[in-house]
Amino acid sequence: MAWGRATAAGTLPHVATIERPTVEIERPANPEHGDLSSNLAMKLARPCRMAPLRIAEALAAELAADAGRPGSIIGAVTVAAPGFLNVRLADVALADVVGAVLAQPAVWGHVPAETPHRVNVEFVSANPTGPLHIGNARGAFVGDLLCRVLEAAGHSVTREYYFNDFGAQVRNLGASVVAIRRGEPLPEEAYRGAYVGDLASEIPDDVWSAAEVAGADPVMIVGQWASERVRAGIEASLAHLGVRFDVWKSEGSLYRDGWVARAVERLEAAGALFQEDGALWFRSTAFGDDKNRVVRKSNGDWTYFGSDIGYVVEKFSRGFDQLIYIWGADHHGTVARLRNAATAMGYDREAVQMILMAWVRFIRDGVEVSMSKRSGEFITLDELLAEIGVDAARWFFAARGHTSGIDFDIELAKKQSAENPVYYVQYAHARIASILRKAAEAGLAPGAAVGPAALTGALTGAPEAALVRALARFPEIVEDAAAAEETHGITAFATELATEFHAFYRDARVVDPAEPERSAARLSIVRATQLTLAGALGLLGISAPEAM
RNA sequence: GCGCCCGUAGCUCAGUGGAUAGAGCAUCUGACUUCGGAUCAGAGGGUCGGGGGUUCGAGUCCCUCCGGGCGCGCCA
Repeated sequence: MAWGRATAAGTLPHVATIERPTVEIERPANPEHGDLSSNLAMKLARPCRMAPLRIAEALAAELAADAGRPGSIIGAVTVAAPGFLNVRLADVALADVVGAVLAQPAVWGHVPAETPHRVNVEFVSANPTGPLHIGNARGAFVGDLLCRVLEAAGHSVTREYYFNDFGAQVRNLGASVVAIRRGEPLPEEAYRGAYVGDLASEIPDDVWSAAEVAGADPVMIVGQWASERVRAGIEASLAHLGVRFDVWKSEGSLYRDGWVARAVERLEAAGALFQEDGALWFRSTAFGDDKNRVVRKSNGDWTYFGSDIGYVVEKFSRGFDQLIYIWGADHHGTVARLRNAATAMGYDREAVQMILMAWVRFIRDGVEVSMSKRSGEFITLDELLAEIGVDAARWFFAARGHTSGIDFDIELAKKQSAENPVYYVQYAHARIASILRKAAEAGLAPGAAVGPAALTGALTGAPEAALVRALARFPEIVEDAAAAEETHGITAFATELATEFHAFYRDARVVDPAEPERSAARLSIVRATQLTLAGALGLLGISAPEAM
């Protein structure tokens, strides 16, 4: 706007549309540079053939005129070398933020999406052949955190768990359980964890008698029972983490319900399939893959890839417009083929997205802990959570990007969980709760009796302004997190806000019966801070305690 | 060999092409007898793996080399 007026007024030369840079506004790292800043003048220097500093001054003059008008959110405008345009927000704008938080706490931090999506997020998806172990932890947390952020950003999200309920692994589990039940030696490929013995002793009578009927397939019957039993255990473990799935999808159902056949039809119609050596192949190289991929083996069995393409069709048939897969780094070889198949079937390639997580190496006493279900040497997720706690574990994974490998030293994590920054944030929340209780005893309360004028007055003091400036960033933090599909921005924000609050607490007496008006204003700000902390913690699935 | 990811403070990690590269932990020095000291104030600690390039500006983009992880089955 200011740019347009400056051009119209002749202070800036006209710039051809094609040369116009996009207007970028960002939040400066250094608070002395104001609340918002723009590099527009530097971008305009070349097309305008003017020194960036002079352009910035022209734009600043126009913005300063705005600042004079009543109700303007612009407080002050300054120019800094080599041509930054810095804007400080007016107190009124900050008071509005506090008012908005207090008026509608439930929606604070929820930002409407420009185009809301129906998103399917599939994660964990460990086969139910044993309890979840700590190697599954990252996927569970990263997936759930992503879902929470997407929901806050206005999208509708379905959490989905995909599991194999037939085939070799289930037979294997069945064979292991049957062997123990019968007191026979374990087969070569058996699962050997203690849970297998537990399963053997828990087989219900009706299942066991069905398995022993002449001509029955005891391994499959017991395997399917055991697999469902294990799956239910996994569901319970995830519930302890605060992760709840909307859909549990069995791989077998994709065949029974014809989804794989439909996928093959689509690929056939697109001319993307061919026969060779008795197998059915997808021509993935036509889409840039380095080799073609088998869909159905020469022995007639479908590959995992076959299941995967059927699943894509099934998911889109439910009306999703975005599919997100949370996979381990070892799956990156399968990304291209699945996206290629989706493209070939006529879906938008960009709507099929994989998030690959780097590996977590678990270390105990300097030695990497093996994670083999076959050998039974693994640490379960339940055991880990019992040691370090859900809040600390959630924070640990939320605060890190998923692209970096992590060495997770179990002893160190136990020791450090006591120093986890999550407690710093929770402490700030609890401390505010305590202040509000004290205020209530003194007959003081936030909000109600305080008009915008009182708030504005309070904000002219430095401690209030700094705190409100900090909490006002929350919606933009959520927006950024959703766009980046990362949550460490939220942990960083929560830590900064807690720091800002502790500084405020040091400098500003909140509960002071001698000054009821100022107390009420400060209580409003403190209450808004508490709601913001609770909102940020809630986004991470972490509790916000009233007392610690 | 080819492909993807990673390399930032002693440690664990942030850092959508912008201003003096940040935070927590660890280390060191301090703090008001009033609202919770799980707090606060301050200090030390960096050739952003090396080298080129792109531009007003590079930890960020491009090339290359070094180091690490992971993949390259009609396995699951």
